[in-house]
Amino acid sequence: MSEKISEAELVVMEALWEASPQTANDVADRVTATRDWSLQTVKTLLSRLMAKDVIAADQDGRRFLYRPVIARDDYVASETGRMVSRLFGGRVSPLVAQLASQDQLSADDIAELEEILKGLKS
Amino acid sequence: MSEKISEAELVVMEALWEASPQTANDVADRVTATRDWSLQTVKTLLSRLMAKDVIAADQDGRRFLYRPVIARDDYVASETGRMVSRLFGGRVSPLVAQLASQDQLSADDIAELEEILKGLKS
DNA sequence: CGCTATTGACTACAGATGTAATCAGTGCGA
DNA sequence: TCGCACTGATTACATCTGTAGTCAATAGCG
Repeated sequence: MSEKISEAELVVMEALWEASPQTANDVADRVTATRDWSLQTVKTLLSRLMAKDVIAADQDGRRFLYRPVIARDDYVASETGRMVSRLFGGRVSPLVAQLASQDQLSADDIAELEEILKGLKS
Repeated sequence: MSEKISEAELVVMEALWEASPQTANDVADRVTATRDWSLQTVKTLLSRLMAKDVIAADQDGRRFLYRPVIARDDYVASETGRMVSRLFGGRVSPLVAQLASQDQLSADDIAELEEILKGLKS
C-alpha cells in the first residue's frame, strides 16, 4: 500500500516515531544527532514522506507539526515479512537458524525465545 | 565491503545461486520464469553485478560463464544482520516476538525453533 | 569466403534517492 | 510601518536503478 520508504527517509521516520508531533526543526535536531545533514535536507525528506502519505502535518501558526501516519510496528512488520519472504522463502525457522549459526543469539535471546515459544504453545 | 545489490540485481544473483556457472542466456531463461525482462536487461544487470564484484565470469569461446563470487549464505547473513540492527536495535528476540505477534509462526516453525534452541543450550 | 546470428559492450533515458541551495510569503521586533 | 528572520515550496543536480536499444566483433553456416 504505502510507498517504499528510502534509507534516508527512514531516519526521519525514526525521529518522528521517537516523538511526535514535531516541527521540522525538532526533527532536524534529532536527526543531526546521528547524521550530518543540513536542515534543508531534512525538510526535503519530510516533503517526500508527505508525498508518500506516510506522515502528515498539522499547521501550527506559520509552521507545521509533523507526525507519522503509519505505526512503527506496522512498518517493521511489513519490512520483516518482506525480508523473510525474499531471503528465507517465507519460512521463519531458517531465519532463526541462520542467526543461530552466526552466533548472533545471546543467552538472553535464547531465554526470551523460549518464553515466546512457551506462550505460543499454550 | 561488497557494494549494495539492488532488488533487480538480486533476482539475477538468485538465478546464479541456483546454478553456476551459467551463460547470460541461461540466466535470462531462469529469470524470465518469474520476471518479464528482456535478455538485454538481464545482461545489463550481469554487467552491473560484475562491476560490483559480486559475480565473476570466465570466458568460454565467444561468451562468458558467470558465477557468483559471494555465497548466498554470506549475503543472507549480512542482510539479516543489517535488518536486525536497523529495525530491532540489534536484538533478535524482538524480531521473533514480532513474527509471533503477527501469527507468522506455523506449528512447524515453532517445533523447529524448539529444536534449534535445544541445540543451542547444550 | 561472405553473410548472418549471437554475444558482450556501450549508450539511453526516466524515475528514485541523497543532499542541498534558492525563492517566496509573512509575522514580529525595531 | 519596514525589513528581516523563519519556514515551507520550488528547483538543482549527481548517482543509482529499472529497463532496454544499438553497436561492434566474430564464429559458424551456406
